[in-house]
Amino acid sequence: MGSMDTAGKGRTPVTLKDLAAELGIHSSTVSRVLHSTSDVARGAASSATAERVRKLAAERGYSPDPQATSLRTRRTRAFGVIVPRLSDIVLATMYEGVEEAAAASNYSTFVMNSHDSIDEQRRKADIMLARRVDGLILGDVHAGSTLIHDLRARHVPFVLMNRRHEGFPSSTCDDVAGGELVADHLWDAGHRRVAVIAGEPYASTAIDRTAGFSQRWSELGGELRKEDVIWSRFDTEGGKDAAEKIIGRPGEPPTAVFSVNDFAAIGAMGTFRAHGLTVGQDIAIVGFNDTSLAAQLPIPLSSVRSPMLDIGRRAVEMLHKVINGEQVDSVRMTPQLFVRESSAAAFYVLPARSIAG
Amino acid sequence: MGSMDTAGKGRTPVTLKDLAAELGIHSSTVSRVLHSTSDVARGAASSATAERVRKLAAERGYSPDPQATSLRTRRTRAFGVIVPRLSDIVLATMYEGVEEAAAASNYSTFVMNSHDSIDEQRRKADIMLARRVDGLILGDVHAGSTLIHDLRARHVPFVLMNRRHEGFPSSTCDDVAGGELVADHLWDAGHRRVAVIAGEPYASTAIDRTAGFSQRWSELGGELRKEDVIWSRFDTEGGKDAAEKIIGRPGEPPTAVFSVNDFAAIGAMGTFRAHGLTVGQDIAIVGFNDTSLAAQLPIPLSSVRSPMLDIGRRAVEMLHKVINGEQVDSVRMTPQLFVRESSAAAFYVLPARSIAG
DNA sequence: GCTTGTGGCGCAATCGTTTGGGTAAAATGC
DNA sequence: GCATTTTACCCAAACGATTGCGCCACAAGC
Repeated sequence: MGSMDTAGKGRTPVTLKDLAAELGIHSSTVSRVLHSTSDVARGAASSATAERVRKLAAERGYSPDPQATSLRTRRTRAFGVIVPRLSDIVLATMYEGVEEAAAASNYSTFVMNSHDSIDEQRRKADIMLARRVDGLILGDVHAGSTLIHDLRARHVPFVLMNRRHEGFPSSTCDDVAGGELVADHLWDAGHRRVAVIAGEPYASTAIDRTAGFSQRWSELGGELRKEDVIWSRFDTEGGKDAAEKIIGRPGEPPTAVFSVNDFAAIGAMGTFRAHGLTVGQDIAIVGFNDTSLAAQLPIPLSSVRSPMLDIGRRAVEMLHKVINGEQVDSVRMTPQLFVRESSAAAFYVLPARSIAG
Repeated sequence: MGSMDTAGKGRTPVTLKDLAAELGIHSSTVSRVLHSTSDVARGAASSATAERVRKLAAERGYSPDPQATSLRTRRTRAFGVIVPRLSDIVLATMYEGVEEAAAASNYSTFVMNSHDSIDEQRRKADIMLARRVDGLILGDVHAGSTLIHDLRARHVPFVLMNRRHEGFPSSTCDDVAGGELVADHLWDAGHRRVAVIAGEPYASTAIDRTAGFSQRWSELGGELRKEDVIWSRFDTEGGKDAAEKIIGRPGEPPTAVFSVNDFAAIGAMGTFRAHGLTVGQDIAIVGFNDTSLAAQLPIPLSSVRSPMLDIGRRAVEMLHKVINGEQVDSVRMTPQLFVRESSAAAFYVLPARSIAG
């Protein structure tokens, strides 16, 4: 906290050699004292010397030059993080978890946006590797990615976050389970005609959530045709477009819609309303991620909460292990459904169940 | 793009010395050829040699070790960026502009969240300076900040972004003008009883938007009492709480509300609706920033658009100048009001104007 | 009294670049 | 043909930290 006051007003930071000169000992001794945990420091210097060193270092506000350290040790204590876009609150939140966990272990992070473009992913990865980061966290892996195979071939330590990929360690939400939660909920509420706003087909999040929903829906006895699944972008615009398609097609409109992303859900809500449908009344809708917005919307949005901060924190933990050469398993965190006004009402009265109102 | 293929499968990157050895020349010559722009390179090597060097460097996928370079040159080609939180879409978007502009000039950026805490701001700044960044971009400066004075005393190059502070260069939206736009709009629509959800009192964005609104409102002949201005958090929760206060107090409720932040506006919309008010009908509301959500909400939200990407880009430009010792002036970018359903209707019919419907 | 240990430290190489100062040879000037 | 400049390089010293090795002094063991 107070380190700024003591860091010295001069522009040139104090070095090991400065400390050594002032103490009349060699810089290597200073290094050993400061660098090693106290048990290793034994043998390097007498406890009296060690004390003097530590005292002066604190006084002068010494902090080792990371560039010099990296040059010597070949490790930068920095991770690279690549996400589709930080303006997507989901990724931004995961990144907060990453930053927090990295900082806790004295690592720094570079983060870059790939805009979900294959070329940019590769370019940004190159930039980060040119910076000699110790490892990468990829939050934007595509289903058919070749990049991750290349990285593995080059022995670059990395883990996946947010989206998973068979054969690579990842920290994600259990998206299949999330989809299942929604299927159960909508089925129980009496819905039988549903549609899915499925997201981008190259993202495992979209694929898994949709698959979980559709599989469980079949198990429950429901029918979900190919044309009931609309692949779309993850933002409000994408949800709007998808909703237009759902409304615009021939036949009875669905009574419920599952959107694999809150923002797409919000876009869809706008469209439905524009078509005279009251969300939560004429049509139910459920989102995913339980963004802080969902509960606060004019019509509160039902949503599946994924533990975004934990996903980020866990990714860092895993990357540390990968760097240490340990075997790591992918982790899928359990989601939780929050039912709100947008899908709370029972809709479609079934003869067998005879739900009133 | 293809650099990854050529970067060599080996784990140890190729160095200047490697190239020099293979070419039978000295590494300093290689450095000069590769490092200097072609005009400076003249004098360092014959054009034939230069050609051979460049060709081999490309073949071997040489990329200079940034740590070694930094150690020698004392510059890291990295900026530190501190924001309240990246999960705030406004700051995340500005950061996208920062990253883009920094990358264009071959700089990298570290970004950290301060959660708008004074202690964390200082701590994060310390971490970044320990990393020896070439400069800082602060997106979270508080009105009475002492940190920025300390930084200046230490001759740390930095600029402000998003929020401004007298006496320091900043890249912001012209928030005063933004507030004025809203005042004009609401006055013209016939509103006379209004309230402001003002945001955090330590943020210049909040202060300026509120001041611009309130000043113009007086000029127009309106009355805005102290209790009509509710200071609050910038998120949906904050907007919700503020709206509760507005509704809950004695006397006639306002017919229009200006929220200095879209998310707070969304929270307020929820509250109003919960109290049986139809936004856009019974009560008008205008937000700020024109987040991508605003236009897509079930009831599209009027909002003042601020050029967030440009603010970020410009901050980088300014920081470059500061580092070069040039004099830089603060820049305030012009905002633009987008009127949508949430405030489109004329409300309060004035005798003098006789607005119908 | 001699070896053997060991605590406490110094020496110097090293990481990969950059850069001021050389120095031969070639080119130019007159 | 000789002095001078230019070309095209090389040398070596940094930058700041880490780390294997070595050395000296003192203590302990026998």
